[in-house]
Amino acid sequence: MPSTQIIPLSYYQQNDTLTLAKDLIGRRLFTCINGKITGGTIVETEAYIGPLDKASHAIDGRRTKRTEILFKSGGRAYAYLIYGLYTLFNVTTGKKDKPECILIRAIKPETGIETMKERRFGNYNSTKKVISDGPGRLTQALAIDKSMYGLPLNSEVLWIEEGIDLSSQIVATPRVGIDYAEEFADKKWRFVVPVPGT
DNA sequence: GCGGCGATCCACT
DNA sequence: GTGGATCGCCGCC
Repeated sequence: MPSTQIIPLSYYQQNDTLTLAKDLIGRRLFTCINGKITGGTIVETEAYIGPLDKASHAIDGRRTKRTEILFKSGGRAYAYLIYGLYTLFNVTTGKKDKPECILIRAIKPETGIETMKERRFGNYNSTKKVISDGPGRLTQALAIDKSMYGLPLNSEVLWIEEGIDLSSQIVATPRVGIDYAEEFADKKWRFVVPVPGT
């Protein structure tokens, strides 16, 4: 359905990843699975800047089957399983051989809300719970899983549109769940817009 | 309201 | 064999 609003892959390959992590706030992420379009506005991101970043899977240039996609040019999906339960969704960034990416941690649900509720809670009674606030919840709501590993972000099933400017509301904080990353645990590489109802 | 913990997979040591 | 870029539930304050 998309059209001119889709962000071209070249966008992800320029600038630096910290700038892009902030710039992605306010843009709109969509999936189309089995004919059902779901999506919303990105309100929380985190930057992972390998090989220096001790929180990155590509620390020290670590290159494995899992991280391989990070070494290609930016604009693709890096989806992987964590804790044996949840899929986390990242956008790869930068040029070839620059293993950088941005974790998408939350969206404000806007399109296909009923479908997202079904995926998260089943067919009943879900009024109190958040839909896509948190990286594991987000992938469940949008039905993103490891099969999307490597998909370009302008594809028929997964894409990002231009969205709106929320830059004045962005707060920078330390990233979540990476206490082990020593000096990198304190870097304010998480960007979030405080919004209710995600 | 908040802290602790179990669930459950797989890439990497 | 280990431990994680998490979540939701349960128990207690």
